[in-house]
Amino acid sequence: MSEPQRKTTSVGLEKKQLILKSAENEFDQYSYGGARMQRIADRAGLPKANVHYYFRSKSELYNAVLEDVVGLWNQTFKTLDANHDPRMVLSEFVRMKVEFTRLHPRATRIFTSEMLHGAPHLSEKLNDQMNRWTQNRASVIAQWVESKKIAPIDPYHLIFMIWASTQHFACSEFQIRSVYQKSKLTRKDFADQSASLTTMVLRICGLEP
Amino acid sequence: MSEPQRKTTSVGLEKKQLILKSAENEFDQYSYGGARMQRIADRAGLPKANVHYYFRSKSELYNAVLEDVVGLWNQTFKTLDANHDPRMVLSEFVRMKVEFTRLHPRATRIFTSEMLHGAPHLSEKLNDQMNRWTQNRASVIAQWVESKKIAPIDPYHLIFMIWASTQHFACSEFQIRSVYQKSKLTRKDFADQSASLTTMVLRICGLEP
DNA sequence: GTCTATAAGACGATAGAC
DNA sequence: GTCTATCGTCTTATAGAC
Repeated sequence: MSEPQRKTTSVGLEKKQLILKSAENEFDQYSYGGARMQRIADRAGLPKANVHYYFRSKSELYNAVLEDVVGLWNQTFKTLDANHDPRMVLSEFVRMKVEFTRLHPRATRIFTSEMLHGAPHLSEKLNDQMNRWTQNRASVIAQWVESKKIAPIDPYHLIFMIWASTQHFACSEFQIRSVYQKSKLTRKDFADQSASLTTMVLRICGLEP
Repeated sequence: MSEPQRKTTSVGLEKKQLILKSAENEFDQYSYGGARMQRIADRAGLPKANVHYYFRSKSELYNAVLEDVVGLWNQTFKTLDANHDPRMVLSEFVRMKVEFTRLHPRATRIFTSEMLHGAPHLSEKLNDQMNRWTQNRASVIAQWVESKKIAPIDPYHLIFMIWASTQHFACSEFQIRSVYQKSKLTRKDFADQSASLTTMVLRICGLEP
């Protein structure tokens, strides 16, 4: 908290995190091209030059935000490797993905926005990470289909369906709030979606009683 | 083709359409904030001042593009009002929605981008149109559930699932191409998705043999 | 490390000749 | 209707005092 020797570094890191958080909000609201360094500085309560001290350019700052986003995803989903019961693995995946979207709507939207525009800033490393994850999950599902543990279904389309449906609650939050005539999505709204989506996935896989 | 009297108007309309098409590509690639009037002019092969002659401001041009997008949606889906067999209506809706995404990926992405950023440019009129459509479809599905024509499921979550899954093929096209290791999604990729998604929806509704 | 002041250029929009 | 030249402003980034 107050070690004179490391104070500089520690405060620097805190300030860097503050800027990253402000940038996340700005990029979420305006996309890369519409984001303004001045507004990011204002959100953080800092002079603009201070932002440029920690991040040389807008591009470098955006890349840092994007790495955080993908890092958050990896941190949450790396452990989901079970060769357990399909019913349990699928239910748990849906539950975690909905929860991730609820807790990190901005990260979810920034990643989608990056895809939407053709991923012009996504590094090959991050892209490969995401691809390997998808391919590994798809091969697990394919094995379940082959061994008749679940009903026949295209593994990629099943993954895309779960992915897209959960992202939707963050990416089209405005539309959903508008249809529901609510000013804010509640914890219950997400719990309901989690339950519905689990039911849908289990029925698709022929795993419902 | 060459009637002196109407040539002016006709050419004006054609040029307006050309600018709208160029703007659609620009807004798709860069979002509103990142789009540049100069690039839109370049895409159309016109001087920038000529673009400003037909559309007073960037905002006015974007609104025109957005109206085209929603208009295209209304034009495609207004006829889907059948009180016919659930299996047929649901299959046909999935088929049409996938086809819409395949034929209009840019319109699909621009609409999603508008939602993503909280719909700051969407008029109340267009928003109401979309909401009414969703609510009407949901009430039809709710009636099918009540009369036990389909298995019990939350109508809104089912609609969101279909909507999100189909949008995904345009909005995350980069990610999907990357996973499939393809440089372009083919007609067959969309046909496969259409078949898979139809199967999924019918299983969810308990309508598969 | 922090912050004011400003450079250098890009941007949306328009005036005005044709 | 078209297009060149340009205005005023906004934007990223940095120089340089503290």
